[in-house]
Amino acid sequence: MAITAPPKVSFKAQMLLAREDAIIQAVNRLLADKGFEAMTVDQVAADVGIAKASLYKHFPSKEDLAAAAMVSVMKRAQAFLDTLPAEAQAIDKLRAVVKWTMGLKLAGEMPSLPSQNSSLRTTLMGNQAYLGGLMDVSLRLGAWIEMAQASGDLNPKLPPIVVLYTLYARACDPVLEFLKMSDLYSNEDIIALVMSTCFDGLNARV
Amino acid sequence: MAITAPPKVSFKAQMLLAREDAIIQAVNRLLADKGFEAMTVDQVAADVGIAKASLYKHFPSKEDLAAAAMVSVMKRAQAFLDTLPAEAQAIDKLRAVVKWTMGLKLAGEMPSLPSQNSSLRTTLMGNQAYLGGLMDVSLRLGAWIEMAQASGDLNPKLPPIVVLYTLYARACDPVLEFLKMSDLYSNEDIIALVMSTCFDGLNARV
DNA sequence: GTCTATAGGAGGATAGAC
DNA sequence: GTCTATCCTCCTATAGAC
Repeated sequence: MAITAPPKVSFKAQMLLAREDAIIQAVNRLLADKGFEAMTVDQVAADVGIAKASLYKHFPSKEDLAAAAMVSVMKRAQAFLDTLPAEAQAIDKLRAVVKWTMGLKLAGEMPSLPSQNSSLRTTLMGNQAYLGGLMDVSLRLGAWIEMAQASGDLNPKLPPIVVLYTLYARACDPVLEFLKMSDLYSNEDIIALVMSTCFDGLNARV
Repeated sequence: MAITAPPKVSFKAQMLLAREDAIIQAVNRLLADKGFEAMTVDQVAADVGIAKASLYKHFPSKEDLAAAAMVSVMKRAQAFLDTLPAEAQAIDKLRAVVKWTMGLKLAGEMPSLPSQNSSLRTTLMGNQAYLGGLMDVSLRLGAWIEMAQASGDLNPKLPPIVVLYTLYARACDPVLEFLKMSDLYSNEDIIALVMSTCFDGLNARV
């Protein structure tokens, strides 16, 4: 391909991408709402407004549907990381990411996957787009974690991997759902409370 | 029943109870290993070593099987609470409970339920034994939480319900599994690390 | 690429003999 | 109460016309 055609994106191709985007959004909603196993392909098709067989022309399996949704949120996360000012303190960037993640979950836009091994894990572990995104995000967060530890903001005794996992876990923290169900607090209150328990801990600070 | 027969427990009845206990243990293991939706009744039957139809003579549905397992762990939790010395500090009792819970999870004995609404939630919400146990545990933990806040151990600004949910959430914390999978730490190390992030938080303490 | 219709199979639950 | 054999529903995935 020494000479390539101009990158013309035909109207048809745009429609295709738009449809795939609609599919991914529907999958994302359903995954956030019911989880992978309870989500059925029929529901996805009905939600998008196309026939189930048409879905399988776009994605070869239910697992690939979910994987596409995961790639999508990973891209959103990367885009969010890009918006954070480079000159900001590492700890502030980390806090912003966690807040953003919890906001996504409270808004019903954070897909929830089975934590146990399953067919989905296999598909996900073979998805380069997902793995690449996850790796990129982890490396950037990891660097900020070490910077925040060096500057005395984060506890330097905690292995960075533990901090990273603890931050990731806020994306599927049942405390968020329970507090939301209790109807005692607004979403902002819930985020503030969980931010406090996460970063400050449960113990009193002297 | 003014005059009751002596509480003789026949041999047959003991065998029955023993079998039901074996069923519950198998369910417990499978729930901890794969979760409710991925657990199949056939696996339970195979694990116990009886026919599936026999299972349904003991428990009317898959949901009731899981509910029985939940009642069982709730009873274990109540029994553990009973072992804590009454004169101990509230904060120490809370810490002991969380450690015990995480040990159970790392040992593969903590059943994991779908966090989303499902048929299981409905069954569980109609199970008086489960609800009663949950209420009892919550009240006892709630009292300790308020005591620990009053004595300056726990952050008094956190609503007790938030503390309670945060402690409960350690029973299904994915950080435990991830750290275990990473094979970097022993179970004791993992518990110590998560205890630290839970009670001390991620921030450095001055 | 979209549809209708259906194959194929997994899994929860039950019938009926013993 | 335990078994074998079976029912029946739901769901993933595909065939084949247009």
